Amino acid sequence: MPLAGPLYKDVKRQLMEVLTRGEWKAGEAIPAERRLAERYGISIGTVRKAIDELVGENILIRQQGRGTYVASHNRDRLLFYFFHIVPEQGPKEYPQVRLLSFGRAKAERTAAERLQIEPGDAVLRIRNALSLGGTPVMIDDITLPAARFPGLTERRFRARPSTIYNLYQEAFGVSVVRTSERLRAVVADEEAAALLGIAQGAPLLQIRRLALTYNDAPVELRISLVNTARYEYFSDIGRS
Amino acid sequence: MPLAGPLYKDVKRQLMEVLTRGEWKAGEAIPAERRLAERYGISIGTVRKAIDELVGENILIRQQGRGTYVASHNRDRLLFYFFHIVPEQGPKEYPQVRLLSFGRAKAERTAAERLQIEPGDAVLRIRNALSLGGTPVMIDDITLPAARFPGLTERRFRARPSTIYNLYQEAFGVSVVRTSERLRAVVADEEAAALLGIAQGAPLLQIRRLALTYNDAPVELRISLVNTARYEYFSDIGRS
DNA sequence: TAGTGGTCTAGACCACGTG
DNA sequence: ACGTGGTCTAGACCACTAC
Repeated sequence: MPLAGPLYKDVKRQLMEVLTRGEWKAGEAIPAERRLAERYGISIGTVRKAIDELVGENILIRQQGRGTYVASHNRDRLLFYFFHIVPEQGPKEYPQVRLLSFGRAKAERTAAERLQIEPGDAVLRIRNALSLGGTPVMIDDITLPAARFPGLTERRFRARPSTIYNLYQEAFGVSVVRTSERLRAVVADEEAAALLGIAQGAPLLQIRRLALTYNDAPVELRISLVNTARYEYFSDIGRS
Repeated sequence: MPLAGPLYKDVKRQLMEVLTRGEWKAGEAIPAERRLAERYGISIGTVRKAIDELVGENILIRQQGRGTYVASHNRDRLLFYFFHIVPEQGPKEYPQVRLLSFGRAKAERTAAERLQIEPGDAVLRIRNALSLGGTPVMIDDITLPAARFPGLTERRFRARPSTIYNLYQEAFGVSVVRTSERLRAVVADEEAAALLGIAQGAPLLQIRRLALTYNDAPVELRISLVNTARYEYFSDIGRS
């Protein structure tokens, strides 16, 4: 088979394949660069270039002297990469999650489109209230394609030992790699106002997040409502 | 002088210095990699690694077969990197800017802190209304440290041939490299409501943006109010 | 001490854009 | 044809981690 593009892109693709197959699990080290170079019969610099890109995409993590590891979802990573709500002043806080409801439903047209499934396909709907500094600040409405999360039950969701994304990864092999978010200002309806302890009609920040795994495949749709009276959404583009 | 870290970091620093001095101007090509390697008496791979980082920070732009160029601000770059308001559906649009007011003032305490100047230092205050698809969608309140923009007048601001950031770069050598933004939901006051043609008390998206140049030095503070009825803020983190 | 990733070299050749 | 950035090699040595 002829090689289309650069060699290192091909190596990257092969590494991704092994990762997708789950052969190297989250948190584990992948083989040393020298070993990979031998295995593929190429120069170490080419292996490094392939790994460089995967590191840049937060799929692998290099640690000098130790090895290269498959990125795993823990609290720190959540806070750093995926949780964008910060106090007006002071350090970031980790949110406390309280489950409000858990159920099954059929996908609406727009949700199906975003998740790249068919309208009417089974989805899981999860609703959480997130608290920061002890007070509820945010309501999350999660929609999951049921096919990707077989056997996910309310009990299992409740019993997760760490973050939600960690559950996806550990229990279903679904690694969220990046997200894309759309924001707008809305007014609180009766339900949201009650849950957040604010007046009906108060302004709320609505976040529509699509979470993606390898190859930009969508795996979760999440609509959040945030009370930005004391917290804000922080976006740092092109950080070095 | 002893070399502290890696050689390529030092090369990067030297390249940044030349850029900061304005020796290589925006839009121009920098010397070829082979020439730089000769000049510094190092290997070409090391030069490439230094340039790699500057490219990753959107300071330089590589073009195979042509050369490596100093990133310059034009409409396309604005739209792609710095303008995050998109239609609910359909392609991104370029905003039409209308100047509402232009004046001088003394820096407030919080603004001074963010801009890393002293309270009371001279600042320029510029207010614009931005339209998308023919209707006003956004109000921008810009605060500039006057010291960085000597001789910027209302006429000069009005006469700019391209984007605002292009003006900063071409006329004052201030290259905005990245921004950091904080968002919240607020309600429209009387003035904003009138300018945006909406009801007083309607929800608006407030964006507090700090624009940074080389070495993360702040150069502009901008507070925007966005009517997100038909448009949204789009944030794509960690795109490859 | 052994093994890992990080840096650096000196070159060859390829792909692309321009004249 | 020439000059540019892009890829790839084969190796040396350094910096760090773990034992």
